[in-house]
Amino acid sequence: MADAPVWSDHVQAVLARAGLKRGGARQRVIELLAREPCALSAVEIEDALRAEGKPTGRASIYRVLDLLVDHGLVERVAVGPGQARFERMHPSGEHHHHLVCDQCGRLVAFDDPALEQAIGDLSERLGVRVEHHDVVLRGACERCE
Amino acid sequence: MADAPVWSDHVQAVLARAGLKRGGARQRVIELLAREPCALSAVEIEDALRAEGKPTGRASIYRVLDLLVDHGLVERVAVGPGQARFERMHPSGEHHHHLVCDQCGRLVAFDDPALEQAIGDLSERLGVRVEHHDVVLRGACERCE
DNA sequence: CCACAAATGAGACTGAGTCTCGGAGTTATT
DNA sequence: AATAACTCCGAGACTCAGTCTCATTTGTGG
Ligand SMILES: [Zn+2]
Ligand SMILES: [Zn+2]
Ligand SMILES: [Zn+2]
Ligand SMILES: [Zn+2]
Repeated sequence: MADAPVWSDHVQAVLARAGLKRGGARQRVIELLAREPCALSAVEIEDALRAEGKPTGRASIYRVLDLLVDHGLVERVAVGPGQARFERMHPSGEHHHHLVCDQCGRLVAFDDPALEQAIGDLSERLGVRVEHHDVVLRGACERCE
Repeated sequence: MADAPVWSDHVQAVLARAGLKRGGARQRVIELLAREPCALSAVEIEDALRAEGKPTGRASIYRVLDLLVDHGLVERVAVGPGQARFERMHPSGEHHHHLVCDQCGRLVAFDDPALEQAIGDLSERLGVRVEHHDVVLRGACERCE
């Protein structure tokens, strides 16, 4: 996970540039996400922080996540109904998508240039400005097949 | 909307083949979805049915939607966090995806062969079985741009 | 028509996410 | 270091889509 510190620094830089003060809750959520390569739910974040002896208010967690999403630092992944997930987003635009296994619920990350290409082309074809795209596949993962 | 009756008939056929009895609530939900070309939320369905003088229990609506999704007759569209949407699904596999306008919230439907192709190829490349794919774009629609 | 299973609906319940507001933490200025 | 002006934080009440239960109704095969 050699890139985690880079992301962390980038986050600090963006937030500082935005004129925001620092704070404990925000710091804790950022550190946790920096450590985690794939999507966490808000509840998992709350539990993880409590488990490592850093209990953090739910309102703060959602506030921080919203802030990070607004600044393009974190992506909100709608992996299914009922619970949003969050994962760090690289400034380079580098990202991946997910397959959710219907059997075991496991998340499998993947990326695919052809898919990105097709989505990129759509913007023009539809005459709209596409800011963001969510792609979630459902099926059976390697292990469950 | 020349194809709406066809979908309706297909639904009836599939459910009859599955040995299910008919019932008022199910009939009402199917008729409403047959009339509607794009994604409705469960709450919108509940309200629409009440508005046309056919109030229907919430539990029944969710039951019917689950049943239709299980039989591949309706697609659950996760257009955002907090509220699932449902739209009819054609037996031919013909379908579309959506762009959600960040400004006005409007849904824009589109389809794209290159996108479908890319997703189809993924199945093999990843070594998984892909049953279903959700693609949601976010941005500004033609009207809001 | 009858018996029985399937379908329905009122309303209690769950749980992710939001909101509020008083108090704690941060920073610029002196 | 003290002050002041701000931002950030968190406990817990609240909202609301979605689930569950169970008594009642309805559809259907015989
Ligand atoms: Zn991921
Ligand atoms: Zn992508
Ligand atoms: Zn649609
Ligand atoms: Zn598709």
